Amino acid sequence: MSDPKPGGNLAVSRDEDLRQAIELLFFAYRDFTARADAILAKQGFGRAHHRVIYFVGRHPGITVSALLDILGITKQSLSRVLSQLVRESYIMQKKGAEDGRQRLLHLTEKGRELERLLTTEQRARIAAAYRAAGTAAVEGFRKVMLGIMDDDARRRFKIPGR
Amino acid sequence: MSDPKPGGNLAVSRDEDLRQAIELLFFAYRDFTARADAILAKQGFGRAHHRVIYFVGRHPGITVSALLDILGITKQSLSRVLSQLVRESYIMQKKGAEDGRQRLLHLTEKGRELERLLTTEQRARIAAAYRAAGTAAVEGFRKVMLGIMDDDARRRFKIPGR
DNA sequence: CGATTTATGTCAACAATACTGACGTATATG
DNA sequence: CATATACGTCAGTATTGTTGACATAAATCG
Repeated sequence: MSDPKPGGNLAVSRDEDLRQAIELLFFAYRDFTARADAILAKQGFGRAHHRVIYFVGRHPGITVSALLDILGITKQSLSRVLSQLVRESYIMQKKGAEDGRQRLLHLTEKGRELERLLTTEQRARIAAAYRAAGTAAVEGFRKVMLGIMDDDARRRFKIPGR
Repeated sequence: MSDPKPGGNLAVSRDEDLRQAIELLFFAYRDFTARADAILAKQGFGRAHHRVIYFVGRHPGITVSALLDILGITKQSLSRVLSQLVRESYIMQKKGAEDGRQRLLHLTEKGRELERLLTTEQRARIAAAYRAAGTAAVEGFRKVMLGIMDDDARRRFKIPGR
């Protein structure tokens, strides 16, 4: 294929690679969330509910403020979703033993069921992608994703001995 | 390292790996979009405007229906954002030469400027992550991301000879 | 102990983005 | 000429996010 600017190939392909990465992120994220969104919509919930259920499931006993940090939203935004999930018995709150101001969050059995329903789908998608790409590719994927996120988020993944 | 279920170690770490992947996607996407979102907010725009500007910039002369396909939203949703961008001269529409019903979309100079402002930021972030991770990791990243998205989206990336 | 800070919740108003459904217009095509 | 397609728009609604203000209970500091 013709190259009008000799020597410009590297810069062009670099720009193309970066644009491609932007699109990889867009399409992968879009499709990754689409199925779970559809399941949630049937239950009258949205993506925000999923995120809360997911992270409470992942970190049982998490405080409200820690959850706010992870989600990166305001407490008013979380409140609407969280109180709905508590009201409908997907999540229960336990008063902190050490600090009585804290409301430690846990999934109920009903919450765990919904969590399973939602993430089984997503885990299967990831598992298939991992399987198809191979171990070395997975390691590369992890490196690049860690590099894309902010330092604060990256620290969450620094598991000692890993 | 106690293992109550002999042979269960693999399954546990597999589950952990899959959960980690979910979170890599969440945090990388969240942080990747955050900066551009902030720039857009100052101009009275949102993420939807960015997506439209990005894909029109990427595919000059794209039709409205092709753009709808890419974005995966309804025409009513696009209409609000697109007509705003046309009204404020970020995008111009040209009647299709072959098919007069089509409104082929192009960025204006003003639109190109905003596109540059937004994606320069994002390209730099990707470039840094790519640099830090290395060539092999980038190839792995691409493989996994392609595996995560739906078949339809994956076809967009099938560039012959690549 | 009293003052202040912290953790959490809640009310109100607002904006962006998405949806469904219905209808209209211009152009292409059978 | 009839129908299908490309696009636009009006109306109504839901979810998710924002600010700002205010309230309560518990911890902590002086």
